[in-house]
Amino acid sequence: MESSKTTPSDLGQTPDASPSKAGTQKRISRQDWVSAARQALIKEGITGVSLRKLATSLGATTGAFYWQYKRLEELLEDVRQNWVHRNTAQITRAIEEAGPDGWEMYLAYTRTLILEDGIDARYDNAIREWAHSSKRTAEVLRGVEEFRIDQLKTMFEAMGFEGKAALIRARVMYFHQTGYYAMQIEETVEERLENVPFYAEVLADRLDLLGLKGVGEVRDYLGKDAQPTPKG
Amino acid sequence: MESSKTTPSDLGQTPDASPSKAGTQKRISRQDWVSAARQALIKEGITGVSLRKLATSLGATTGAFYWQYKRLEELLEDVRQNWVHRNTAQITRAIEEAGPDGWEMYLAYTRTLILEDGIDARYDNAIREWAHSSKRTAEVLRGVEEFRIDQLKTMFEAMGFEGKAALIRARVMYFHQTGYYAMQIEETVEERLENVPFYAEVLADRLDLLGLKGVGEVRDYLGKDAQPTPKG
DNA sequence: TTGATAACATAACAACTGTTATGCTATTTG
DNA sequence: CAAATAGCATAACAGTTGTTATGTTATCAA
Repeated sequence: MESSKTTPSDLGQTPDASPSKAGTQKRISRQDWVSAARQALIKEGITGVSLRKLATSLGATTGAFYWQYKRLEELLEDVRQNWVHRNTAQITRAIEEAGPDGWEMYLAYTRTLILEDGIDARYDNAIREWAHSSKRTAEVLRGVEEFRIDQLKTMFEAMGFEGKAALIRARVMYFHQTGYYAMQIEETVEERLENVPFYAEVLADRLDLLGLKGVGEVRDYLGKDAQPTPKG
Repeated sequence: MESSKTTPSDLGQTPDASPSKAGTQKRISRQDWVSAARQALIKEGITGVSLRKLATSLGATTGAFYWQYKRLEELLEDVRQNWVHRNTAQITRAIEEAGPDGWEMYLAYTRTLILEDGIDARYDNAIREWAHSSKRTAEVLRGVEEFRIDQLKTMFEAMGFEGKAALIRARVMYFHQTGYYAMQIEETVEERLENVPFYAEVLADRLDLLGLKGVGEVRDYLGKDAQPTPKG
């Protein structure tokens, strides 16, 4: 019976400009609500995502919300899909572009994580936390995590590890990453780069990087171009 | 100015019997509230811990609660301390009893995790989730996690790993454990035992267990007595 | 300018929350 | 047996939540 089908398909893109000649942008788009909800979710958890708080942060009221959405659940689903796109697209592309070599895939994965913020750790955490009280969120999360682990398993298989050995290493690598996020460890990029050789030894059984001296060499080894990725 | 200091010191012990000759136990103790809150926290997260729900699960009302506690926060603090005791005491004792040998400590740790439920994974998860919206819980959690990682670091140092190498392996091991919990993986004890040799290779660089054949040999290798620890 | 509609704001409803005040009842005490 | 108190239940208050109904303003076509 749902007549006007909403179109939450383009949540990753930039919003189209409003048809008006504009000036002071007063219109509140769905992307605005998604963005506000995402920030609230990351900062305070799912309990911090309330309509009045979101509305206040956008300088509006709850009435404005129900002009864009039929229910709160619709916004929450948009947030889930926004997370899926934001925290999987970039790292997936990096791995695919690395080619068939497993070690190159490992380096691309590491580079994307440390140097390019391929995964927003706080976003991941908030989703995982939310999944505890939301069946739908748990469903979406599980799908993404199975995809990620399978991705890593393929990578380790490309490095020569077979069967269960590849799966275990994929798990150790991904679970470690999850736990690292969960503990909200605050390290600088330099500190993380310093640890890269040690992780390579444990996770991939590669001793190559232990000979590197200084953060600079590690950074050069990781990035082909090694440009520090401007924020824009 | 807090006058009547509460005594949440004996949350791990069994509650003293009421002075009455008893029969149908109608009295609701603080342990009853803690137990109910713990179950609700694990099942539904912190949002599921509401006074009326807890009261209903105990066959009582909110009035009964305020006879035992002055504020809800007092109960929540009891829950936090209950978690600290329940999820650190047993595994700490196991490591200490293993003696100075690092490999023995590793085996004791693994045995306690897999065969003796030394850490309630769901409880750990719920606390970590709760920590996102509660400063006090985050404080307690951080203290326990630093203690745990330091524990593992000491273990790896006892195995011969030095400095940063020991710390990285401690992190990988603990973060993996955290991620394993966070993903709510459901494996049987047998499946987990099968994986023990592979984990030992990755985490501790020990190839000994790869030669073991069957779950039985793994179980024997882990447990000195290897009795399946009755539930009571 | 006039009218229509888009884009909100305002207010209220019902359900929930922690907390408090008060009423009831079973058990103990004198 | 009577009185006192422990151990609750009941009800209400003030605050929050998602949602809806209705009122108001801005935008734009004719």
